[in-house]
Amino acid sequence: MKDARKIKDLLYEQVARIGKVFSSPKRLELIELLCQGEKTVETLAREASISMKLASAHLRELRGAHLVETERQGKNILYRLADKAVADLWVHIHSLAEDRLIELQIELQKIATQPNDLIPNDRETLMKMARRGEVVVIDVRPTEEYLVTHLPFARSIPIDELRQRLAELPKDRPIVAYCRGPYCLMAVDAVKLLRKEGFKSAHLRDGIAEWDVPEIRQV
Amino acid sequence: MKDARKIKDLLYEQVARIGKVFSSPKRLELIELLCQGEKTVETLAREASISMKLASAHLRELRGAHLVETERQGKNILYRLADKAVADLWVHIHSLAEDRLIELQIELQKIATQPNDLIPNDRETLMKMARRGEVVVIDVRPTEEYLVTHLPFARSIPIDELRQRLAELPKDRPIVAYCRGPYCLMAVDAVKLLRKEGFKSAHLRDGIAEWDVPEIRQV
DNA sequence: ATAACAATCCGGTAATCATTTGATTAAGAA
DNA sequence: TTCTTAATCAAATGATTACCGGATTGTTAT
Repeated sequence: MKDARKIKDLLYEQVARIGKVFSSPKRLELIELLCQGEKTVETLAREASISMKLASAHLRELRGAHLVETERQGKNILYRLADKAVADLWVHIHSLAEDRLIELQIELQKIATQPNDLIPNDRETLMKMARRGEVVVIDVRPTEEYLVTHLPFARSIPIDELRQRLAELPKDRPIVAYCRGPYCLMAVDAVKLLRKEGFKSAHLRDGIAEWDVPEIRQV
Repeated sequence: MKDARKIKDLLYEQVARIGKVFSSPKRLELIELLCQGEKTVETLAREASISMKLASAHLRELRGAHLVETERQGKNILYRLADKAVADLWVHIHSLAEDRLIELQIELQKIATQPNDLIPNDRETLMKMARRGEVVVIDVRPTEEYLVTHLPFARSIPIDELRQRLAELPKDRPIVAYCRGPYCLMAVDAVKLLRKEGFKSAHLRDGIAEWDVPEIRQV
């Protein structure tokens, strides 16, 4: 049955097209950015620290695998994920990477902030505390990303504005900062700044994409 | 902050190591085989229709990403998935591929058998019927794989033995066959044979790996 | 119209990857 | 010990990929 072989090869080849998209670091970074909402090529390139040409080339790959959609808006072209399942797959892949790759665990350890005992690291009790106003949750991503979605009870204070807006925050309650996800360093920077200024603070590893994937293990 | 760039690049690079593993058709096939239980390099090579050297090279990649473990057993070396999460990721990736790639949908359509109205395609009612003996579920994979795990109420009849063992099956009730998953053609072949011999039969697209991933959509 | 800008396309280069061939290790059997 | 089998390693190949520069397309502003 040589015929069956050919069919099978074809099937696996198709799935590998999806895998290929997730095999390049830059593309992963673009996907994580797109998890925060639709963005122009220019924005994506700037935020991923690559040239627009390279961003365009990588986005072309993403579109080839039908994982993103585009829409022209005047001079710009907006890219967005074609399906929430793409964001979910990104979360599943980086979760597996974190579980299996010691090297990645070490790197993440390096950038981790000291845990704050006042702040729980499980979602449910944190949300309960946020609802009651016992902690202040701040979203330090750019405002546009906050507007797309944000955690319940979260206040938008982009990392760039944080220093000027410290007066808005209470000193008696802990400040919990979050950003795009575990590979985005904005929340870490926010916590460092806040602690230096005398606030009680900790950061949430997860971003929106991680937050609403149901079956992900909570550390 | 050039430093932050370097750290971020390192993080995404690590995750991309996992993505790379899933970017080669042959490696995907090996992963699917390993989802059925531990196997020797020889078995894997034979079942994936590749040379042992090539299989060994691909397995080396898998081990490099810490997605598989090995154990020497006499002359042979057994490979097994290092974590159930690896199987889950395989299911998530091929599910996304099936959702997004029209080409894959077309290929899968070609090999699909005619649906049988007597047999439900949602899991719950199928299991209910199997429990009550209203359908006979057969596992047509090799016996070793059946022994590792199988669906509840499933009977083991490897595809090679099916023709000789037709007498074991009832003609009055539908026979539901399943195998390794949607890219394994054994269940399809079984259904073809059974129907030609006058049985009522249909096949289950999903295998064990797909079955016990909780959040997967049922078609 | 022309200019300015966003984005893609095209061609080339260096690096990486899949695959094959031949030699090598490691364990069990004669 | 030697022979056989299972599996890996090392080196070489052809194909693919990431990334750069230069030219091109499509859109808005002047």
